[in-house]
Amino acid sequence: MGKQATEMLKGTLEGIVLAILSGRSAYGYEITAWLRDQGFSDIAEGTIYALLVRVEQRGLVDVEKVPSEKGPPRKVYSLNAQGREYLNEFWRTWSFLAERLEQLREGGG
Amino acid sequence: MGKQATEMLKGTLEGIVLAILSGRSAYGYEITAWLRDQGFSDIAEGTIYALLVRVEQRGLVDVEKVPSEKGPPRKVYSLNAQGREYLNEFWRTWSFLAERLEQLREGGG
DNA sequence: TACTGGTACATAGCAACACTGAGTACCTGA
DNA sequence: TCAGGTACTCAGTGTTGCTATGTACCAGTA
Repeated sequence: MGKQATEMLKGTLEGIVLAILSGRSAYGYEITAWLRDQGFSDIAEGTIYALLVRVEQRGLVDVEKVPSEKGPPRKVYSLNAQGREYLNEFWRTWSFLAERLEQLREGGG
Repeated sequence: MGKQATEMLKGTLEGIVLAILSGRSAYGYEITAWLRDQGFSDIAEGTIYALLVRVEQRGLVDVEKVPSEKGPPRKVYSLNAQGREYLNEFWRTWSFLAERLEQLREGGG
């Protein structure tokens, strides 16, 4: 992934994280590791933590502190009702964008 | 399109405009009008002009000033070789992102 | 004991980008 | 003369992801 990805991730990364949380609860370190596993090799740890703070402040997720066997306590996030609504809106916006881009790619402009 | 679109467009809008230019030459006002026609209702004129200045400075497009019958002269942009290369890279990054998101949407996380 | 390394989170400063809002300039038609 | 469509420009703002650094907990090992 190159420099273009950095800008393209803006706005999208938030949706990605919320989509992950829609399937199961997770904590920051876990999400970062999962993303890297999926090929998002350049995603910085700090980015995910900052993102999680933002979505928490907006009331899209619930948080629970859970002790870990291997280090400091984990902050486990789960998507709440408001977050699900926001995620639906995200998918609508994404679909719109993806459709337009697919048309552009096929039509060549 | 809501507020989420603003952030999601970052990085993507550039690819969209370059994709348009890969099919045919165009000028700013025309591109803005076309995008609005395609449903990108909130895209500000200033945004497109600023974007065009950026891609020009990076050497991705060639510019030609053409007189208009209806107003000030048009700055007609066309994609050059370097721009095509950059656009290919854009499509690769986009494909990567789109695949991951499609998986997430289906899998639910 | 001291040190390394994995786990887990936090944050200040930076760069890039889209938006807002205002402005300039050309031309036509009422 | 003035409104309105065409066409481009630019300063200032907010959001976002990245960089770099720091804190803290724990296990294994030399």
